[in-house]
Amino acid sequence: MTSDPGLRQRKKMRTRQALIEGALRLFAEKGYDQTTVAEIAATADVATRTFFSYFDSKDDIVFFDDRSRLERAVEIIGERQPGEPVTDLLRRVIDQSVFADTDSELARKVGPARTRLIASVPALQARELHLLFDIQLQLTEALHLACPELDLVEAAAAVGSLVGAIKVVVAACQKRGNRPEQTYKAVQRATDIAIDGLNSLPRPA
Amino acid sequence: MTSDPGLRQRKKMRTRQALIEGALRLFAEKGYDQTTVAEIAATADVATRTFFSYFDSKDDIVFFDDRSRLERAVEIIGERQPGEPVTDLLRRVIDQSVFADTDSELARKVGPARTRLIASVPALQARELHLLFDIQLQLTEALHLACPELDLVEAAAAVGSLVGAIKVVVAACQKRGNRPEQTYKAVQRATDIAIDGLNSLPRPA
DNA sequence: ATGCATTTTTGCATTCAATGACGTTTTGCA
DNA sequence: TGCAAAACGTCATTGAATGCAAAAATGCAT
Repeated sequence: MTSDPGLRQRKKMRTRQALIEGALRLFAEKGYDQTTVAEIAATADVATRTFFSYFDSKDDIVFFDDRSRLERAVEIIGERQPGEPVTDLLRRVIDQSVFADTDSELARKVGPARTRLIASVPALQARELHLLFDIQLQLTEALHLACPELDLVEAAAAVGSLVGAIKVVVAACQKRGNRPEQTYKAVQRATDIAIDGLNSLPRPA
Repeated sequence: MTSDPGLRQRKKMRTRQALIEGALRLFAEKGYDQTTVAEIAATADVATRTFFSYFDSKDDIVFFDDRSRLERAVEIIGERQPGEPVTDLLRRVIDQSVFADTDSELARKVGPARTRLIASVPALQARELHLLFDIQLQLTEALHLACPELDLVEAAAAVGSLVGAIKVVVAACQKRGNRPEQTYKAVQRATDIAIDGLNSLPRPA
C-alpha cells in the first residue's frame, strides 16, 4: 500500500503538500482574502487551474486533514468492545480524534495558526461548520452500527449533543480569549454536561 | 416606531419583500445555482447593484427571517420567571422560536419549499449552519444573563447540547426521508436525551 | 528503448458573485 | 421651497470556479 506509491503518486503528494504549506504561509502573511488562488498555485509551481484539481475550493485547502481525523474516529467507534458503555466510547473518540494531533506532522506544524485563521475569516468558519456537520452524520451512522442498542435517533442525539456542547463551549472560550489551558478544562466540563444532561446543571438559588 | 414607517421605509420594505418573493420563486423554478443575482433584481425592478444593499450575499436572502426568530428567542429567555428551571425555559424556547411559524406570513408561505431548497444546496446548508452557530452564541449570552446560577461555560454547554442534538437528529431524519410527523417525535426525543444526558440512553444488551 | 494508453497538467474563455467609486434621484424635514 | 441624507443606478474591476481541448508526464507491456 505505502510500499509502492509510484512516481506519479509521490509527485502528487509533493505538489499537494507544497500547495498546503504555501497557502497557509500566504494566509498568515497577507491574510486569507488578500491571497489569490493564483498566488497559492505559484508557490507550488503549478498552474492556477491545477489548484482546482487538488482542492474543490479555496476554502478546502485549510481543512486538508479533516478526512483523516474522521477516519480515525470511525475506526475507534468500530473497535468498540462489546458491552462498553456508549459514554466511555464517545469519550475516547473525543480525546483521540479531536485533541490528539493527527498523523501528519503538517497538522501539528500549522495547528494554532490555523485555528486563529479560521476564527478570523467568516468564510472559513462556515466551511468548518459544514464539514463538522457532515462528520457528525457519519459518526451517527458509525455509532448506530457499532451500538445496536441505539436506534438512529438516539445515536444522532448522542453525537449532536456531545459535539454541539463542545463546539459552542470552545467558541465561547475563544470569544472571551481564554487560555488553551482553561479551554481544555471547559471542554471536559461540556462533555460532562452532555453526558449527565442539562438536569445536572446548578439549580436557581 | 411602527406608527409612522414613512414613505421611504415603506418603499424599502416593499422592495425587500419583492426581492425575497422573486428570489424564492426563481430558486424554485430554475434552481439556486441557475438563478443569477441579476435575474432576482429584475423581478423587483431594481439594479443588480441594489440587491447588495438589501442583502450581503445571494445566500442571505434565503434566511430573511432568522433575525426575528432569534429576537423572539432572546425575548423569551429574558422573560424567565425567577426560579424557573433552565430546562423548562429552554423547552419553551425550542417550541416557540423553532416550531412556531414566526411573525411574517411570508415565512409560513415559503416554509417547506425553503427547507427543501436548503437541503439541496450545499452553499445554503453552510450558510444555515453558520447562522445557527451565531444564534447559539447569542442564546448563550442571553441564557447566562437570565440565569445567574449558570456560568458562561455551563450556559454554552446547555445551548450547544440541546441545539446540537436537535440539529443532527433533524438532519438524520431528513436524510432517511422521514415524514414531518416522525421528525417532530424525533425532536422531542432528542430534547429529552439532551436534558437527561447520554447516560439515560439504553445500555448494551 | 519504444510505442501505446492513461492520467495529469495547463492555457484559455467564460460566467458570475461581490465590491468600490461616483453621480443621480427620491424622500424627509425644517 | 429648499437643503441634507438616504437610496438607487451606472460603470468598472476583481477573483473564484468551471468546462474544454490540447499538451505533457507517466505507467506498462513488449
